[in-house]
Amino acid sequence: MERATLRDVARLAGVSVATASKALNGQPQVRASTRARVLQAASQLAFSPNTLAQGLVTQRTGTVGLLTSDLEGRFSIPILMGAEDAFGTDQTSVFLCDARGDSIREKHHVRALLSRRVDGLIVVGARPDSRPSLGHDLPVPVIYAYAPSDDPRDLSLVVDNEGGGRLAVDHLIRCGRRKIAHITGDATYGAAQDRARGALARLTEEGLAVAGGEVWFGMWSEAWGRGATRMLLERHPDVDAIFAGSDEIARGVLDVLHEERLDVPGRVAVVGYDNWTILTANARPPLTTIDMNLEQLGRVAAQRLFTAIGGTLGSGTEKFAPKLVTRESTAPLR
Amino acid sequence: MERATLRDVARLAGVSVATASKALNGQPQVRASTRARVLQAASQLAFSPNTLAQGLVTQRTGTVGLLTSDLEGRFSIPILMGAEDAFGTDQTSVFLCDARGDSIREKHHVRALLSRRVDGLIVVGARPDSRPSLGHDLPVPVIYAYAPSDDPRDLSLVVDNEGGGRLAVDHLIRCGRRKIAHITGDATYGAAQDRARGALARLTEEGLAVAGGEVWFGMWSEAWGRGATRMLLERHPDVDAIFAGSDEIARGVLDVLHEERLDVPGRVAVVGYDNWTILTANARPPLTTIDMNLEQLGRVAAQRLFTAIGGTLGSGTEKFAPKLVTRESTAPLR
DNA sequence: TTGTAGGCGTTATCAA
DNA sequence: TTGATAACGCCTACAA
Repeated sequence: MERATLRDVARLAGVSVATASKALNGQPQVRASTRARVLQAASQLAFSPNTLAQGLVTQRTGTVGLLTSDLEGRFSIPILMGAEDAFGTDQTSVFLCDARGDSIREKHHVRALLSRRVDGLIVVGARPDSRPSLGHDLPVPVIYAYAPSDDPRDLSLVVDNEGGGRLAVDHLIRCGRRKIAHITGDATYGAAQDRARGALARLTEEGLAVAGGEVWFGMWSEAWGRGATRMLLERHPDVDAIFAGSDEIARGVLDVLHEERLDVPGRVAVVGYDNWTILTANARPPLTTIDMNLEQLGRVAAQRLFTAIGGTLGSGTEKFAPKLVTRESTAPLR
Repeated sequence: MERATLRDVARLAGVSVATASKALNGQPQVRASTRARVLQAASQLAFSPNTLAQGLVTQRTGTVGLLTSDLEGRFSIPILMGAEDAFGTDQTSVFLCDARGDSIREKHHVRALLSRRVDGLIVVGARPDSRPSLGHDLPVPVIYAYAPSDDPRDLSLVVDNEGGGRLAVDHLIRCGRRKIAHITGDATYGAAQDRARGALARLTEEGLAVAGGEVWFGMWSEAWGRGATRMLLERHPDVDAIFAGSDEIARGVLDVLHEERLDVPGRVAVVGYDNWTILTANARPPLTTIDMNLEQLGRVAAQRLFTAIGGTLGSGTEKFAPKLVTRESTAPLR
């Protein structure tokens, strides 16, 4: 199928390309009847403007690059979705690139994206710790999401992990729990530390100490969740709530509680983290968890980028509040 | 940062834009020393060609649209990754669009993509049953991946589900199992039917009937895996292998076998489907499963598209073989 | 081996 | 209210 150009439309409508252009772009200085003729011609020819040509002259492409390192992971996708619907489907298209943790590949992608004249860049890190900045000599605004840039002059949007930890514990306290343990992942993750800090802070406010004597750091796996829970129950059989640092860990926790015939939530309440549906919805019982609200992150990133494309971007790190999603693994103590 | 154009490079190198263009594009009719000067100038100015302008004149953008309906799902991502690395990072960029199962939104995205003059389209369906064709009046080649088009004139690349069912059962037979049951998902899914057909065919070849008397269709959930397994064990306690229609179902199966203290794989072997790492790697024991090889699908889709962009695409449906990934949930019977 | 000039499909600035 | 016309940045005959 040959594509119609504006010239074809103009010719068919019996006007000049200039007029055709104005008519199609809703410019006011066009007689209504002329506009109608042009629109009619355009639809008859199934005209679809060549955005390359538009971009060439307007210096705006209406495209954005999304650079991720975690495509198979669960974090990029919600951010991508949020960004996608903030941009609006016929406004902006998203180039998706996965650097797969390789900085060479990342450089390549950045080059390619700039070469395609994207209007802006969203960089999604693989883990919620800071990552290298792309630098400041780029001709387009850049926003870092999930993982902040290590350069404070950049604008980064991140999840408030401390707030998440606090939120989880707060919910357990409201459920009347007093012996709350925290089993979480790799201690080298800033996110693990932050969540733990938030959890402990909320406990302290309540005059409580963490059950189990300390935060149990380990790995982001079900196996660690199981192992830690067994040890915990052995030493502190009276624990009445467990806050897990991830949904995977929480699944391990639930497994052991189930094996030990400890009723959830009657005897022990459990809260996870991430709201990864495949894990939370299938859990026994379905898992209360912290949702990082990543779609929101993506939406805001898109908005910021959009408003920044003309002018300039802010800088610093903005934190966004996660939210609690309650399911059946928590309930008030009777 | 202002961007350098070819004109700037030419001026700095003391040549005309034509010569600069030839030098940068590796055309032979350029003196080596001139080329060197141009390259030097280009790198000094951090010149990066404007692909919009290139596309305008060459009628090739080096971009491809990936239209999915299943972004949060697990199937688009591997296909996307496969496509991405088949294209090569500096050759082609991918526009990602999620129609979210809405055909209106899909139309919008197609329009937008065509307007951006993508060189081709890959359409990834949400479930492995046939989906509506985008039609034949599109100016670029279209390939359907995972879910075939309902129009046989289109080219579709799909997974051989019957082969997958056969593969799973074959593996169990090789492990010496004779009482093999099949618990699977929603019977309205073609994929469920196909996998079951393959499984039954292989059993029949071996002179075996399916354990449990029939294929147990139900839902794609852990809960169904658990429920079905309980019923199965009640009626047929001597089953020595279970082929689950998905990894989620398999997780449910494993849970019940664990509760019943039936050793896996000593007493009962279990095979899943999908190779969804978060589920298989964390399973007790880690789950043998069928991997649909979706990256391959994506790679091939990309290659076909690439070769088709000049000429024409084939048609019909090509099936691709899944592969068995063995972990600890299966082993030869002692 | 290098340069001149036309054109890719739009938008935008002036005149008419 | 409409229409020439000059960009936008690049490629590619064709001419020198």
